[in-house]
Amino acid sequence: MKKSIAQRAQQERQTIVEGVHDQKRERILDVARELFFRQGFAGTTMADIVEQLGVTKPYVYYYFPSKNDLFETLCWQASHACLTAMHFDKDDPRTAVEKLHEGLHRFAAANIVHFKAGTFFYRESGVLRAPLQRKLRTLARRFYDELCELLEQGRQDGELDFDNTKLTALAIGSIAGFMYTWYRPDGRIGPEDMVGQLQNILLKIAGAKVPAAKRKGAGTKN
Amino acid sequence: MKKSIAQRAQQERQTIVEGVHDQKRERILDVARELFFRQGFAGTTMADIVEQLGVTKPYVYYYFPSKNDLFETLCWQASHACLTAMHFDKDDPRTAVEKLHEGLHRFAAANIVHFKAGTFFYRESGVLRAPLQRKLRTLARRFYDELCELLEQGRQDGELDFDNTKLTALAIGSIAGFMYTWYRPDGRIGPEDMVGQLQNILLKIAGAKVPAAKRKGAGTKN
DNA sequence: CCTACCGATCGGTAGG
DNA sequence: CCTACCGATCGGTAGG
Repeated sequence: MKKSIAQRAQQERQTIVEGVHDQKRERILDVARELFFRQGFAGTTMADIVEQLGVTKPYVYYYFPSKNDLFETLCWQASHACLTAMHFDKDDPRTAVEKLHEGLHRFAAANIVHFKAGTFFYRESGVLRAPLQRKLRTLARRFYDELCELLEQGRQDGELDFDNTKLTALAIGSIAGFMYTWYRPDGRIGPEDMVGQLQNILLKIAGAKVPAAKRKGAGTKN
Repeated sequence: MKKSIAQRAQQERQTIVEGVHDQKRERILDVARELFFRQGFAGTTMADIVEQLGVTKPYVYYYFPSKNDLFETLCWQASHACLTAMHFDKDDPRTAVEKLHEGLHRFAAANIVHFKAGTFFYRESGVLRAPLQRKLRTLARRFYDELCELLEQGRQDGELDFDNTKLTALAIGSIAGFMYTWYRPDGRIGPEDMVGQLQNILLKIAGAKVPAAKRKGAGTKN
């Protein structure tokens, strides 16, 4: 059944309204992310957020039921992106090291993109309510399980060299997790470059053989 | 001039009083450290602390002028211990790599001992007032400067292998700095063991040649 | 060193 | 009568 012109126009208006709604929601999230990042959850008041936005509190409360939900939304978005980086299809035909290469690249990239909200989970897990905390802990456990599995398989293949598996995985996670203290997008090393450099350091912790082509000055040294 | 018996006794009483004073102060710091670690600065109320201590608020305020001072005392103790680990005398005769070995061991050990308050500086720098923030930033800068110098000298000596110096130093700092999220003293790996394992990972990031004697299964491999 | 409080500021919501 | 808001103020609680 064909839609009438009136119906189409109505639907279009609806889409625009939804777009505006989402835009306003996103702007709130942007401001909140920045403030929570700089001042922490408890150190940021709703008054701070609405002041920065140039709106009133009910404006924000129309889009989010509470300060806590605002924080949890940001936390989930970022942590989900970072912690699913090491996930691969069961029937992915590649070797463990090939998958590790791609996984660590995705992990580094996700942490660069989400470096502000990416560590809310670690820094302020006390703020998160039990359900989200459980979901995130499950996600984190799976991330480390998958990473550990790739590490051990790669070592069996003779492609990796490290001592304690769990500790190696934690060291890899630590570098990404602590990045928020020093990485800035407008710093000396740009985001794209940083992803590659981080990936290399993470691979080094796993004791991966660095491809000759990727070595600095390879072939021209002495 | 000899002290009278009365003077000696007075001095002794004074010493005991000071000892008790310090003990009470330490107990407050212990409880506060634990709570700040678990709940963050703003998430911890003075009521939480006094309840845990079984005292009243004025009791704590007799020993510390403010909640902020309590936090800053803990922060300074821990960060100072961790960030001076890479300091050596100007006329220390050892090679850069020898110093790096010891420095990273000290750094790992300090971070293990102070793992609770060691990251207050990074996690909640917004809480610290300007003077302490400056002192700590200076300390951190010197730590990284000294670390970078050792790294570059070691590389020149042909003993180390890494790409970007600053990023390598930051990666080393990151592992220690993020440790608080996963290290627990009663975990599978004990404190002494953990220091050695951490040190090895940090040396690996710097691209140090691992002494054959330290390699797992060295000499018996194949 | 406690009981009893204070000025201020918090997250969240009322009516229109 | 709906939505998307505003000015004003709520009940509770923070540090001191």
